[in-house]
Amino acid sequence: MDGDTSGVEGDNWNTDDELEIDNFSLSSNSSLTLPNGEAVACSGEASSSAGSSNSKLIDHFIGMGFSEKMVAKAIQENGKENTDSILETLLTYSALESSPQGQQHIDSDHCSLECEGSFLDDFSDVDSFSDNEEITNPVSDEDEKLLSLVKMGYTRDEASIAIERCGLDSSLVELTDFITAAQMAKVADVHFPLEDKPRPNLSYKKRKHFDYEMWKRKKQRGLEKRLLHDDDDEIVRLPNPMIGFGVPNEMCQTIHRTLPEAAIGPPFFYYENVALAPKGVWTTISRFLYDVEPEFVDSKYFCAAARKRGYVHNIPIHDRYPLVPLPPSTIFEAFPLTKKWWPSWDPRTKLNCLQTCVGSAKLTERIRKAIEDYDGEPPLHVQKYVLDECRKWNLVWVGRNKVAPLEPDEVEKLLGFPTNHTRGGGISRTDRFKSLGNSFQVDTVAYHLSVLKAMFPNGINLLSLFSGIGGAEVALHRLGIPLKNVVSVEISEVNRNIVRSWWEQTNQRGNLIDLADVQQLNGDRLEELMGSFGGFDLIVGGSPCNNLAGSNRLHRDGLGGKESSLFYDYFRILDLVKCIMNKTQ
DNA sequence: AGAAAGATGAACGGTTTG
DNA sequence: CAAACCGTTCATCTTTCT
Repeated sequence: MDGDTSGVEGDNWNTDDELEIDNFSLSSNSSLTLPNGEAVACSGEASSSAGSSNSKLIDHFIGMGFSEKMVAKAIQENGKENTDSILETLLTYSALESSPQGQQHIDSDHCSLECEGSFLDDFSDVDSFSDNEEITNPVSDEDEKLLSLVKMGYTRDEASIAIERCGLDSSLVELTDFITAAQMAKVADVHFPLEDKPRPNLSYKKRKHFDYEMWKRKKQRGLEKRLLHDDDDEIVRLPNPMIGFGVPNEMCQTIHRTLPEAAIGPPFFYYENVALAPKGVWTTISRFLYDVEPEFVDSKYFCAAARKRGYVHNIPIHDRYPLVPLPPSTIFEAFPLTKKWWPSWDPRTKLNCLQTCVGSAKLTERIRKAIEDYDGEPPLHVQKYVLDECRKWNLVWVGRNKVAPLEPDEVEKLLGFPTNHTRGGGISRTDRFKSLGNSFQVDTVAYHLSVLKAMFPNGINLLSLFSGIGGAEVALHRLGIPLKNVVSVEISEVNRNIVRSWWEQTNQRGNLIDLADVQQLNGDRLEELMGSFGGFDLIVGGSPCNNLAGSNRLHRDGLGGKESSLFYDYFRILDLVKCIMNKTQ
């Protein structure tokens, strides 16, 4: 993993690499220009030409390193709404452009030909774009190199590590070589961390690596699977019933699965997000996470509330066992007092997904008014109104004609947390609902993690990203798996306090390190942390679902969304840890 | 008292799936 | 067609600070 470029991928990589490095060094004194000749200084603010509501979108993709013309074409073909398919289209364009033989392949086996030929004539400006790409205003020698690398799309961390390792007087070619080698040599199937939109500097060159990889996979999959017909590539299908590889007391269990080579640990990883994400999201997530097939599970098979989630992990799936005591499995078991008031025409036995907001008092009052005139048996249209509202807001019956939202401690119970886990410490009721609504269902996660107990009798070192209120930590603790060193990264101070408080109250023997921002967690810091206790055994994370969740009416923007794009940081960090751990072995 | 910060409530569709 | 969905934003009320 030193300066050697010999990639495991074979000729394509070498050729591509050299080509790019050559391009770069040749062009390293010009300035970055767009096809229209406009010079671009640093980040994001490219192209102000479009002027419409599209311009922000266009800027977004230009910031990712695509040419303006390509972006315009992709938007035209996909419509400006579907950013995911725009991205896919752009990736396809770039993949085609990056490999000479790509065109033929796509021609021969790509099913959707509607755009073929319409974009092949765009490559000239792509070339001019990438050829002219460069850096302006270097400062000191080290800064200059750092800046150059960052502009090429590498992270600051990657850049500084490379400078540190190769020495200050190494050439840019050597430095890029080092970084690419570090990332490629390890596993054939690993592609570059795609920094996505929060970092608008991702260069076209670097993107080409990534795209080519993406295209290759796509092609492979396409050959295997789809002889059917249509457009969208392998869309991940949700299982029905949603029991993943198996849940307790259910007949059909998957006994065995074969993980892709690149996915096999160490470390173990466990990623979570909402199952009902926009189309294509889980395909992307799975592709990034080493092509591991997601496990979709509804927590209604574990507790009295639904929670449809997808989990991508490389943890063995045999010999799982549930947490004891088993949580109540119906509303009546969970809240016996409701039985007395539950009308016969409300057929619910399970609650719907526990979300971040709860029904208001005014709503429960409207419902009371709507049914109090009828003696226990309202007309059907009133029943429907009440039931719809009850299902939407997860209301339960707490008195005659009286419904109410759950209390925070009741939500804690349903989700498998200790009572009052989120209470106190200056945390408001609203914030409790919010934190709980964003959390894991502990019994579900614990079931998946249970097989680790036998494998780590002395405990584990855990990296917990987007920890929230510590669902993973609580699950492991309840499984009786000792927590040796826990690095917990969570942006919300309130949540960090909750985890810290839980940590102290449960008399943990281990060491809890909490950090605020995943984006600040770089290679240096990771090496430092891992060096002190010898690497992580497990990396857990449920990245923000804000832009994926169905309840979001305003910004359901997919994985490219403001918060949900932090998924790429999960991948980045996971990949870094894998890299570091392979290196030190 | 008045400003500032915090908490609460209500209105706000659309995508995806069976 | 029904049913479900780890949500956002703004107005208003409440509490705290000066």
